[in-house]
Amino acid sequence: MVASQEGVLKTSAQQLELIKNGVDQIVPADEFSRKLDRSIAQNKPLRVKYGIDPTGIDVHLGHTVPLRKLRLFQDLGHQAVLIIGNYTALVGDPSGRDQARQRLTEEQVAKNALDYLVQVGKVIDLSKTEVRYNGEWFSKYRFLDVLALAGTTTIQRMLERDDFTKRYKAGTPIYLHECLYPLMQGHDSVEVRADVELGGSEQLFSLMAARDLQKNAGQEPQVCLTLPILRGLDGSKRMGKSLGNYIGVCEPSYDQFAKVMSIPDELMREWFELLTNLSTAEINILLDASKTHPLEAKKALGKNIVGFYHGDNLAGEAAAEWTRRFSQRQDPTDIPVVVLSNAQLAGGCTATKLLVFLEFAKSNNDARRLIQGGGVTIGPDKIKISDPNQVINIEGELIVRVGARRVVRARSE
RNA sequence: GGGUAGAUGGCCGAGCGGCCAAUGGCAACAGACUGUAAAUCUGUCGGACUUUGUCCUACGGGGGUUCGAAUCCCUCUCUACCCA
Repeated sequence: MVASQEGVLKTSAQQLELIKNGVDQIVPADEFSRKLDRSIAQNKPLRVKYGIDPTGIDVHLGHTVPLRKLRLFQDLGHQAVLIIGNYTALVGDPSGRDQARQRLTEEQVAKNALDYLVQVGKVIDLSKTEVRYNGEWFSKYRFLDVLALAGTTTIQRMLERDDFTKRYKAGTPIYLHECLYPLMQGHDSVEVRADVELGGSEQLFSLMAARDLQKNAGQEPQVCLTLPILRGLDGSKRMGKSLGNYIGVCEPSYDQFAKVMSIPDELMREWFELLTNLSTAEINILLDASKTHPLEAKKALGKNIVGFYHGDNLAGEAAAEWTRRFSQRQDPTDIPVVVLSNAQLAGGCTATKLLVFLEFAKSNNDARRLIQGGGVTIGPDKIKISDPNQVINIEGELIVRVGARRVVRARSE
């Protein structure tokens, strides 16, 4: 992404145009326009809040959808406020869940928070970001404060939300502390005097909860801006760590590129819209099969995404490497080396054992299946191994391949 | 507190005394095709070995009945639903 230094000079209408791109909802929309107008007229940046709970350590492209929007606000001259929910993480966000989230310990949360910042910094400009931990205020809370916070809403209000309704009907537990979650998140907005809060579309309820709390505190309520949930590599479920269908922002360029290339074609438009800065017109050309071959479109998508995290040079290299490997079916330039001990090679190493030693197979049976399935080749000439008991001679070094993506150089000790 | 139904391989879900390492679906892996996409087709999908076979470990935990149990009995743990 190219940082736009002249951002503050843009008119309100221009800013709105850019901000609206790819968002799910802006609630209430007219309030947002007014806030934006006033911000520009008075040259007073909007305070744009985005909160994350440090519950895991992998920031992936799904998280970057709101983060990129936050970055846009920064580029337009607004003030980003990043809330690290080190206290809310202790509660667990019930949003979009049909089960209670497991709670974390304070130590885990503290460690995760630092990991998060490193990763988040790949998308937003941390030097211009106000980073706040909500433990800053919640750790000082007394029980009476908690009661006051809890007293701002009702069970009926809580049950309005879809996820709780579902759980209520299904008889799965809804814990009281989960009901406090949206209130805590809302109170964060009071503490930082947020003008706008960003979140995923399933967050709308929690984002809206802040408005009442802000009004109670005599503040102007924030505007809630939600963003679509990004679907993962499988093209159906939301991108998430537990589903293993994600691309991490810290992953190596080649891995990121290869993963992008593996997504279903139908997912391309969504990813272009949510993960790149290309205009709708540009995207339409790329996705029109009569103008652009889908493979090329996907490569463009991959280069754009990888380029954002690793720079255009590395993105180009990743693309070239991918083409070499998969279109031209050549071995990768960097083949990992696995050194086999003399003990492992003693008395002649069968093909089966070799695959197990190289961790290509988890058991001898597994290795035999791979060989019998015809997926194992060795050496520069890609000789197919068909006999599981064949003794493989490793003189110095031998390239061993399983399937299209696993390659290793086996080396003797 | 009372009642009922359940707990099977990564997941879902059959089996209800021997022919069960356990039907089927999903996922996964390998092969063909190809744009490493999708779709389709084929094969594999607990472990070990001297592999058209033999042995071991598995159907929530423990115990029992039986020549023989995932299947029957007892018990423990857990889950769901219903009544109070």
